[in-house]
Amino acid sequence: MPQTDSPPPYLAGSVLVLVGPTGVGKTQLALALARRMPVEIVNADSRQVYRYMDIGTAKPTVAQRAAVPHHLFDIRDPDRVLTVAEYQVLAVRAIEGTLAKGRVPVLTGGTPLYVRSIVHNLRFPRVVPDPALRMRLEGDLKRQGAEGLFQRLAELDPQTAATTDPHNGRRIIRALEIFLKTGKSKRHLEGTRPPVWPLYILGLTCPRLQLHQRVDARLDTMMAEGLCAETRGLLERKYDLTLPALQALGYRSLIQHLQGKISLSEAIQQAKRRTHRYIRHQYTGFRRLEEAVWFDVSCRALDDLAAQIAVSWPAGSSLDAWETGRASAAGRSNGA
RNA sequence: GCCGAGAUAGCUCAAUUGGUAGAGUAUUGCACUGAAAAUGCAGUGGUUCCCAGUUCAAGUCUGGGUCUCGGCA
Repeated sequence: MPQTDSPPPYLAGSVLVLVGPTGVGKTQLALALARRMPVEIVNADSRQVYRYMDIGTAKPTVAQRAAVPHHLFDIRDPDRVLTVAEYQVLAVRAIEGTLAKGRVPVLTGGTPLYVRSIVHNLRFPRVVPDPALRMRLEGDLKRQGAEGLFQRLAELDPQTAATTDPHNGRRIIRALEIFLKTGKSKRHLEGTRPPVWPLYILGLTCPRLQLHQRVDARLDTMMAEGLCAETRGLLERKYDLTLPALQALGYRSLIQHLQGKISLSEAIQQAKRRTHRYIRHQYTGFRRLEEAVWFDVSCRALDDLAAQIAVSWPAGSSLDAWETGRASAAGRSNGA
């Protein structure tokens, strides 16, 4: 990954996209930026969109969200699944709204696909998931295995089959779903488009071992802050345990513990391991953002980085009013 | 102290009559467009506790040593 010491020049009306693995300090940097620039934070995290999941998803606190406008946090109950395609619509709306106010949208979050839905402006096949159909195909998958389902896809939609992993049941099911609903190939219903706004993509990184230590310590803190009670609260709401929200890191392991399947220490250990795996997964996702510039947070204070970004944000943009207002305010106080 | 069991990948453990040491997990990477904190694929990693012996060939058999666990004193 290319790393730099200073951000490149900006374009007016840019969206600042802030990516990186969990626990690297994205939220912290976004808040530091908010102290220096008129930003509004747009969530790009597939779990922080759900209510009642605050501690375990490391959601910004209520106080933090009161101090800076935040979008797309707590927008769904855990049993109302948010899909990427829905997310994309909401995120575009939030970004447009922020730009219209002359403020800077900061898209920040750890879900690579959500970020890519904006950065690569993905075109999604307009086929709403059909739970009944998926359940039927799941049954077929169990009976005949991935190979059997893949065979079927290869006959119906050979073009999509050619680029689909024959072992990945979930991807095969989605491809079949699209073909069975539309009669068209998934390959032809999707694509990337240039982004709608100028983007400045900033990646935060950190040596792996150090990152692991940070997220391990963070999980211990979460436990001390009541992650177990929060998980119990979700169980008491009687949600279907297969919901994506309840598969979230930490919650998933603690649910197993609360059901008596594993010990508490096993659950914690498992949650930590899974978080490490997730970090790996996030990196492979974010490496697909070729325009990103990466900053190593172990070499550099987040606050300094925020200061540098704020100073170099473009003149001639709608930020001018804010910048000059701030300068004249400083001038007044100096003169007094 | 005596008796028994054991020591193999970072961890937990497999390995037929002696015949190129494997799996899960960890770790690293990759794929993945309406489930993405999901799903799938792959790579790295070994002085088989140590020493000696038997044998064409030892994780495996023999002897000695070290350490661990359990039982008995």
